[in-house]
Order: sequence, then structure tokens, then C-alpha cells
Amino acid sequence: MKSAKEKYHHGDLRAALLEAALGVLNELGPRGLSIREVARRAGVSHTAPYRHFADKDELILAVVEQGFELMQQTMVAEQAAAGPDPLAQFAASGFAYVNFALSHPAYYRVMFSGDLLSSKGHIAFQHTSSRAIREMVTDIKLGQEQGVLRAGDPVLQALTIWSTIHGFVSIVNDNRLSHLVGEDFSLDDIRVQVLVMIFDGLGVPERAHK
Amino acid sequence: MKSAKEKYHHGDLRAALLEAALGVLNELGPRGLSIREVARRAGVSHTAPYRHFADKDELILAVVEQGFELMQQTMVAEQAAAGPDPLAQFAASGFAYVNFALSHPAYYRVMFSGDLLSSKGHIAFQHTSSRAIREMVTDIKLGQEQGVLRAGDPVLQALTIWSTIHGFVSIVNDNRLSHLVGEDFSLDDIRVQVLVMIFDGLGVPERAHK
DNA sequence: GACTATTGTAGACGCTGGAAACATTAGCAC
DNA sequence: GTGCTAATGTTTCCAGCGTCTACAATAGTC
Repeated sequence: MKSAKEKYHHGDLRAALLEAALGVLNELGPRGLSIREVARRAGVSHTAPYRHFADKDELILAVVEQGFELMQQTMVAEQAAAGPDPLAQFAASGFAYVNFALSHPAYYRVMFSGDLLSSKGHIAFQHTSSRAIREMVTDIKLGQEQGVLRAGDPVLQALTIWSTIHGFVSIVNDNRLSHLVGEDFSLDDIRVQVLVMIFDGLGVPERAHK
Repeated sequence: MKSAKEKYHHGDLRAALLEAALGVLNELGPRGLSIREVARRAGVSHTAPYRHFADKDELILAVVEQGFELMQQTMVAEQAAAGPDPLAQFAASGFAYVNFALSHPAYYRVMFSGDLLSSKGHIAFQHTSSRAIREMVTDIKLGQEQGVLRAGDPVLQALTIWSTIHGFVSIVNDNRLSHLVGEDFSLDDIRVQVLVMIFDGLGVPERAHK
């Protein structure tokens, strides 16, 4: 009996291609991502991917969706593990976002850059993160009703928090802090302190962090 | 006499190529940026650009540097025009940053994405924004000494503010707010209110905005 | 076991980034 | 001016890319 790799039909080529694509992004960077290289790593001909993805855009968008799926899962899990306090839950979910972004930079970059896509693919791309912010707005409203989050327009608050977190992980992932790190700060210091600054601003003043 | 465009020697091909590159980014997006297309628009052969840029990375990096130059100029100008109050100056400079990013999305994207570069080009890329944050830290220190900015580690404060601003303009430029805009908010509303949230948090409490 | 849809391959096209060899011109010494 | 040289632009060529079309192998179904 032949090994699975030598069979004419791969078995689950789609998943193998997505995994290979992520590997390419990690090792060769976005510029090195080509359908042909991905096919090579999966051990199939350079046109085989077209049986699973209409074009390069669709392959990339599938990686993006898988990334959001994965991030969503870890955020939900961390939120559930944070105990009963709504503010703690909210913060845990935010920490999970940051941790995902910093420990899976290739995923995060492709999820939010869009530069890899053609102008056509960009339209589908814009909707990939809309679910995330809507859930955040819901969480904030809940926290405000329970009196643990500062009052104010929840949409604007969510946008501000998301902006800060997204900006921070983008800056770190693009290595733009290399000239800061090492002298007075380690990356871990910076990460913790910035997160504290963000979430300190969230609670109602009477409940300020100890 | 021939028109300038028909001469064998272009005159200032380097600048023409940079301008063409920006045009391509605006019209065709990052994926459409090719040396050959840029050369075509400048009316030269597809290898002429190699007399001015060693490779595609260098062309892109030149656009990036030109973008930072331009942004820097408008920020300095706005800061100077803001009057004597250091907090107002600081805010004016921040507003200029946001306005530049939102009115020159192609510039801003290429300045901060890096996805267009090969892994080699990324190293040079990481240093392009270091000057900006250092100047911001200096400004914050000054504001603190004069008692108009909240106390705290200026590096962490600068990083947090920069994160929020960078994240915000990135989110807006990537059209990720399309599902928010239109119902309750216009983009202008959002922009103004988010900026107010950011800079409200900066002043010392006694000087809070009226 | 034959039929058909699914999934893979082979080869071609025009595009790309880039190297090499060549052509034209500007600037300068005289 | 004439001639030399460096700078700048062109031509030609190559391999790699995304994607199309035609073909081959297999899996599932009757």
C-alpha cells in the first residue's frame, strides 16, 4: 500500500495548502507567497490548488478566515476562564487578542494587511473583521449596564480600544520598537504596561486598579 | 527642439518614477505595483529604473522615505501654527498625523505595511519611523516639565498614543468601518470624537477640556 | 463493472524582476 | 570646437509567476 503522500488523490489538499501557505508566510514573508511555492510544499502540481481556490485571492482569504476563526476561539476560551467579573472577562479577551497577534505574527499580518490581495479581493476582505467589533460593542454595553465600565458611547469606546490594541501589535510585529527595546525596556515590560494603560482607562474610577 | 519628454535623457527620472509609483499605488493598489508599470508611466524602458534603484525594494523604500518626509513637514507646520500652548501644539501635531494618513492613504499604507518588501528590504524599513517616535517622546517630556501633560513614563505614553492613532487610521484606511458609517455616524464624526478621546486623556486633570 | 463527477497533471500564455550587453548623451579636458 | 569618460537609457534574454485549456487518474454510484 502506498503512503498517503504518494496517492494521486491527496485526501485533504485544501487544508494542506492552507498550512503550507502559512508556512511560506512565516519563512519567506508575504512577498514569497506564491501559489506555485505553496503547491510545491504540498507536493502537488502547480495547478492543483485551482481545484480548491478560484485564484490567489481566494487562497489568501481562506487563510484570513482561518486566522479569525482561531483568534476568536482563543478569545472566547480566555474570556470564559477569567471568572465572573465582567471587567476581568473583558480584559482577558483583550489580552488574548494581543497574545494571539504577537505569537502568530504571520496570521495577524495577513488578516489585517490586505496588501497581498488584488483590488477585487479587497471587497470580501473588508467584512472579515466586522463580527469582532460588533461583539466588542456588545460586551462594552453589558459592562456599562452592570456599572463596571465607564459611561460613554460604546461604539466609540470599542473603536478607540481596538485602535490602540491593533496599532500596538502592528507596531510591535513590524519591529518598529527595536531601537527602544534593550536599553530601558524589554518587550514584555512594554506589552504589560501598555495593556495596563489601556484597560486602566476602562473601569469606572471608583473601581480603579489596586 | 524636442519636448522634454522625448529626450533620450529624461532629466529627473528618479522623481518621475517615484511619482509614477505613487500613482500606481493609488490606482491599481499594492499588488499592481510593478517596476515595469512604473517605467511605462514614466515613458521609459522597463530597465531604466535600475539606473536609479538597485531593485524593487529600493524603489519602494524611496517612496516610503518621501512619505515620511512629507508627513514630517506638515506636522511641523501645523505644530508651529498652533500658537504658544504646548498641549495645543502637541494635539495639532497629532491631528496633522491623522489628516496626512487619511488624505494620503497610499502613502501611509506603503509607509507602514512593509508587505511589499522582500525580507531583505524589511531591515532598512524598520528604521524609517524611529525618528518620529523619538521626537514625540521629546515633546511629551517637555510638556510634562511645563506641567501641561499628565505625569508618567514618556516612552510608554508616546507608544500608547502612537498605537491608538496608528491603529485608528489603519482601520479607517482599510475600510473596516464601512458597516458602522452611515447609520449613526459619519466618518468625520468618528474621527473627531476618537481624537478628542485620545487627547483628552493627555492633559493634567486640572486643565481638563471645557 | 460501467458511468460520471471530482481531483490531479501537463503544457502554454503573457506578465513579472532582474542580469548582461549595447547605445546615447552630458560633462569636461584640451 | 574634438575626443574621452561616466552617466543614463535600451535591447535582449532568463527564470518564476498567475492562470487558462486540455488531458489523466481516481472515487462514488447505479
